[in-house]
Amino acid sequence: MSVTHTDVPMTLKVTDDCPVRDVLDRVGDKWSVLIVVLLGRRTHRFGELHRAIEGISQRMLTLTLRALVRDGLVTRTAHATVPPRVDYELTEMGRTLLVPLSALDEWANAHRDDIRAARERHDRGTTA
Amino acid sequence: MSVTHTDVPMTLKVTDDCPVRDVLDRVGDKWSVLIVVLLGRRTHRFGELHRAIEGISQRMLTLTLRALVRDGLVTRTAHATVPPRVDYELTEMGRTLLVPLSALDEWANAHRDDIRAARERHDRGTTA
DNA sequence: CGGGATCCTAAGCGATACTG
DNA sequence: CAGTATCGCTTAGGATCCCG
Repeated sequence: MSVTHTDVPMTLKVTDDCPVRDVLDRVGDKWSVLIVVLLGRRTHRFGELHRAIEGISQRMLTLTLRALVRDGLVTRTAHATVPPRVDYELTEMGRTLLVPLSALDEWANAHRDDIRAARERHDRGTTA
Repeated sequence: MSVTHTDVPMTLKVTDDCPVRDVLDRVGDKWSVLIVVLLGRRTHRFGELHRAIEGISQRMLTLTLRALVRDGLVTRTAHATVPPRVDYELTEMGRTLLVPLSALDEWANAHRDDIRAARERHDRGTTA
């Protein structure tokens, strides 16, 4: 595959208030993507996410979910049962985010080895 | 526009070593995307990037470029002239990254207002 | 069960000064 | 011009304990 300058949309703004950076500021943190992807599969309870993600602290799960809810990407539904039960679900907008994320995922899968190789090549070159 | 679960590729891995997170770890920092996009337009000298980006410190420009070079996304060409001149250019792999980044950019442009609206709605709801 | 509140550390990043 | 080196701040985020 080859990508030339003209293949790439030149609509990307950069200097002043760059939209791409906006998304990354929102979703570029350590856990948001993971949560969005999991919720893309199905609705999850708090504890389910907590167990599914492996490594996330309760605190960060709460904070990240709260931010996602705030931005309208996720809905929070608290059931007044005992013990309490809270369901998190992607909104319509949240689901549309899965599309560009998949593109990124595809790229990652395609080039993961190349990056690793480049990295090792580089590290050998500088250490030697 | 509507996105259902079945519209979205379920190939996204999550729990153990998620490729999407790899990319975001690499390019989710404050400046990488900006640099990649700028280099997507044309080769830039160090100082050109420094002026073009507005707000980046010399230190972070150096560090970010070095990381991009290490991962094989950018090439560094130092000309042995005086004063010195160093050119940075996207590699072939670096250019392919512009494609998923554009997808993300498109999404950002499409939903930027929605997010802002959701955020304000939410903030009013919690403050009130 | 689903959080909140608090404390603490490590990383990210900017500012500044110096160099080949 | 294109960096390097050092410092210091600010933030992200983990750990722990508490609570309805």
